[in-house]
Amino acid sequence: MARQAAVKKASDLRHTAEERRTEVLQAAVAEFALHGLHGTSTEMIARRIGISQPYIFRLFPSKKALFLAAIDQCFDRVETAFRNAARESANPSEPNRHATASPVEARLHEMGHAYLRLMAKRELLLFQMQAYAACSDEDVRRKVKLRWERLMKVTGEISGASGDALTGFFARGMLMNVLASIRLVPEKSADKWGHEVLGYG
Amino acid sequence: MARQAAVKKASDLRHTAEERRTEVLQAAVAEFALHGLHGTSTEMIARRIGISQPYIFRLFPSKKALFLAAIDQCFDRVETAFRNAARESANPSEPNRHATASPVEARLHEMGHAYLRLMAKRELLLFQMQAYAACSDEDVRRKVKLRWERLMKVTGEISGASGDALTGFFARGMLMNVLASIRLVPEKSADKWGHEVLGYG
DNA sequence: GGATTTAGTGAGTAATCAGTCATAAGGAGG
DNA sequence: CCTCCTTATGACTGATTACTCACTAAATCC
Repeated sequence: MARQAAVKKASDLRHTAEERRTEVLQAAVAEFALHGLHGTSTEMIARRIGISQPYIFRLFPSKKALFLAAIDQCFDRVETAFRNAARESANPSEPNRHATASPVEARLHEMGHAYLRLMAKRELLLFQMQAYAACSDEDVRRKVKLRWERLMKVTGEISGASGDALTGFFARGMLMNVLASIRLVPEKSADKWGHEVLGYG
Repeated sequence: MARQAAVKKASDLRHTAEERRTEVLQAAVAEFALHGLHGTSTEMIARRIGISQPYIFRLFPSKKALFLAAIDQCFDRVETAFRNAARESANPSEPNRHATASPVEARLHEMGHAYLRLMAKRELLLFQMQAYAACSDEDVRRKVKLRWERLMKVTGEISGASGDALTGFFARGMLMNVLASIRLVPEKSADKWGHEVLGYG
């Protein structure tokens, strides 16, 4: 029998392990966000990107290690968004937009908007809640605590806010998380609603 | 062989189904709080109160039904605590304590304290987070949403607060939940800390 | 004391899970 | 062509899961 011509399908393409790791991490955030650490099987994550379930364990030593990596990625994205927002606020395209507010308030304002935009995707939002819920696991708790401390420190530094202003900023963010998780939102005015909860009403 | 004298052990006592249901519900809150809906097995719940695992399914139709019942119990306790706090505030033992604050502020203050006392047990606190995390399940989400709406309505009514004051009240409560979940708390001054986050510093 | 109801369990089942391992197969270099 | 490294999978395993069912035994009623 003549050798079958090798048809090149996109799904046949092999990727580098590093590319796959990134894909897996992304899929993991999405699945963990929906079903949590214990409710998500490695099979679900694998299926989402079309690889076999055992290959997950080639790329990550355990399911929990994958979850921990997802936590890091989640906080990284928030931190980056905050930094960018603060930078933008320092160099405003509409210079008079916050003419009446202090620069600290302007930066917090901009960061709040950035957080809203980030959480609008809903994936990070839900994963965040899963991370908090999984904190009975000591490894998870340690990591989340570490990243929170770091996020508060960084946020204080780049915004210049402190004390009550900073606490209030995070408090409103957390309320928004919870209300968005349960979709306790006036659907038709989701945008406006977010701004209100964050105190930009 | 002579009939063995029946030794009456405490563990031999039979309870009514209603008593058992209450016990199971309590145990369920405790276990779900630690490991979540998917991370908790009915075996764990049964062991905690010394009954067989199948008997759980005599008393509740499914694990999820038990989880939903636990959500109701959790919100009931918060609501009751708030009502009692408002009542106490209306009839203060130290009449001059809040002389400078408006009655609305005084009631919110008292309710904040009540929430702190309730969450100090940590069980309800953690279960709350598990309930939010489980909200990808539509039945769970519906119930949590319903109870939140009701809690906000009731809180507004009995405190007299509205708008920003009410939002701020819940926002600080949620921040406290998250920070307490991850134990991002100055251990030696846990009391003072809670008051600070709630804005009673 | 016999009959009926109610509390409670032991033994199982089919499904699912995280993780292992031997091995295939693509691609690069010779 | 062959060799070697890396990507990737199929087949498996032992443990755990929610839930069922046939059954026992304690209380209650007549």
